[in-house]
Amino acid sequence: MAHEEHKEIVQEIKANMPNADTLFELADFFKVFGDSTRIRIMCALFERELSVCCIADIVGMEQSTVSHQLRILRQENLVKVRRDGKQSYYSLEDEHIQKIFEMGLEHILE
Amino acid sequence: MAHEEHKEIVQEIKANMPNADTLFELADFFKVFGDSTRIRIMCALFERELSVCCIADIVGMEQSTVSHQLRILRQENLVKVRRDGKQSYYSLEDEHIQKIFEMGLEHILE
DNA sequence: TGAACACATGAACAAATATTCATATGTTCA
DNA sequence: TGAACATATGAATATTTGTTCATGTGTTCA
Repeated sequence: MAHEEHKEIVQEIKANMPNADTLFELADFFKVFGDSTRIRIMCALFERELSVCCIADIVGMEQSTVSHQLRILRQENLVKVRRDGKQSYYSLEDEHIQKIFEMGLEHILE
Repeated sequence: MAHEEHKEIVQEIKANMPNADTLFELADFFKVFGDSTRIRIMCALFERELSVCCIADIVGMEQSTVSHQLRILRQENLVKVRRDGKQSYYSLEDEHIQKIFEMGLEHILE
């Protein structure tokens, strides 16, 4: 490849790329899906809202581990909480999540 | 919540969850999207196939860094390579990627 | 053939991350 | 109020991960 042609291509692609900050945010967003504990938590929440101790039972991990991970999910607006007495009930924030999930499944099941 | 009711819920959800192995694979798949360098590489490849050195120029990182990341993308079947003389041209493997990308963008731009 | 180039890869290091333990916060109910 | 329970959080640790440097592999062309 000629050097000049190379430069042109690089310039053109750079110009069409989304804002760098946006791409960093996007990576942070997908990072949340990149852990099996969080994936399992989200998967459990597809069915219904659940308390923290239920989730801990389902994924077979410590309550504190689950609390930490739920905080991460909250920070990225993937889940919301509802307090009811002593318990906190978590549920999914929106339906993008399930779609992203399904697309991932489609890919790996090919 | 009564203890017995808790158990029932846990059992039911567990029964409906996908295979644990599948969820681990899914997490590994999304892990690939969870790094800004890889996101930027994929984003560049939306436009057209590119050589390694072009990609390195576009994302502003070392050639070896890009090669390492491309290997990870290859391992998860997200990109494919074509050799042409001294250069390797990378391109996206399928169109799931762009859809997943767009859904992520929709989420963070809300 | 051998020099020059493009790319791939192993080792080393630094930074980020997940988990656990211990403990703090907040709620209920006797 | 205080004991019991559910959840949240800080600190410590082990592991994973991304980047770089140095070098290996494969290709072209003089």
